[in-house]
Amino acid sequence: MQNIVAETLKRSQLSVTDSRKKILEYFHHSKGALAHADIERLSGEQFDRVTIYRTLQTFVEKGIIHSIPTSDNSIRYALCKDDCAEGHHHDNHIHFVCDVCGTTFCLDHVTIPNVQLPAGFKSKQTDVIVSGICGKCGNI
Amino acid sequence: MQNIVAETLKRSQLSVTDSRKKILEYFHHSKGALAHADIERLSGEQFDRVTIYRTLQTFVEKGIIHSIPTSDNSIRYALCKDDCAEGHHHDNHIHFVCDVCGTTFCLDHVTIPNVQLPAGFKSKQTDVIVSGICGKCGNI
DNA sequence: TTTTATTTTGCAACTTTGTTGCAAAGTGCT
DNA sequence: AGCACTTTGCAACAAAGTTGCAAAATAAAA
Ligand SMILES: [Mn+2]
Ligand SMILES: [Mn+2]
Ligand SMILES: [Zn+2]
Ligand SMILES: [Zn+2]
Repeated sequence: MQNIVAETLKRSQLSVTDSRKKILEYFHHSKGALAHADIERLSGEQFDRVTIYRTLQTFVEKGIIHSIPTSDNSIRYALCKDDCAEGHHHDNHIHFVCDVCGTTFCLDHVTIPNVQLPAGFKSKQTDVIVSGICGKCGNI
Repeated sequence: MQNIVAETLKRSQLSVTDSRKKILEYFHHSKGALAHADIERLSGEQFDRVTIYRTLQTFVEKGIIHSIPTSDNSIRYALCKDDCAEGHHHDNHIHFVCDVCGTTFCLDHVTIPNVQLPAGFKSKQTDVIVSGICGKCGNI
């Protein structure tokens, strides 16, 4: 795990620092997406709030994580797949937010539906956020 | 216009006040969705910031406007259709954000695609936000 | 390994955004 | 007009995010 994390950073031409390693590990260990507040909670007093902001921003720019829009106006982040690179994301998947446990999942194997836009409108990106009950919470 | 605005408020059992009338008019006059900041700008020093927050919240609760999640983490609001009521929204339409002019449109006549979720997942709501170039900005 | 150059971090100070309690003003009703 | 009730504006606060800069850490060079 230490290895894959350090290698990801190097591949993105980022210096390998404690905060970056730790924050990236949080993403690898987490089932769902993480918000700034989650990381702050997970890391305790270990890093400054500002460092977390800057690290997340850097990771997004480098194509290591992507941000997920949610209806409650709190940005969450999740790991990108390998085909994302600096300044160029290819995260063509939908997101599912569980109303019960609050987890945000990236559903990589669900194809994004093709929406029919009015004449003259050109689509560049389609974000789909489905909310409901996830697999675990439904089986309780 | 004054009439339709006042009647909407009365139908929702809201007292008709200057701020509510004015803010509701902004929505009727606007092509796209409005954020809190837009209304603050439009109204100048006319109302307190807090009043705008509370008015938007009340309008959402009463089913007069609905909120639209955006990827830049700024909530925008747009008028609901007639079938929304207190505590119960029926805004089954997709949203389009123009990358050029920034306008957020409600596309009422585009049907929401049915996404195929993994086994065990149950969908309650589907938000679709398409971004790209709108009709006007494409024809320049 | 030590030195040097570059990058990153933490701190402080600040801005922006959103919330809450409460008295004053406004609205609806008789 | 008078009264009950709701809404507004203000102030004070809390939370979220940004910026500049010196100190610390990392990477590259010697
Ligand atoms: Mn994702
Ligand atoms: Mn809409
Ligand atoms: Zn769940
Ligand atoms: Zn446009």
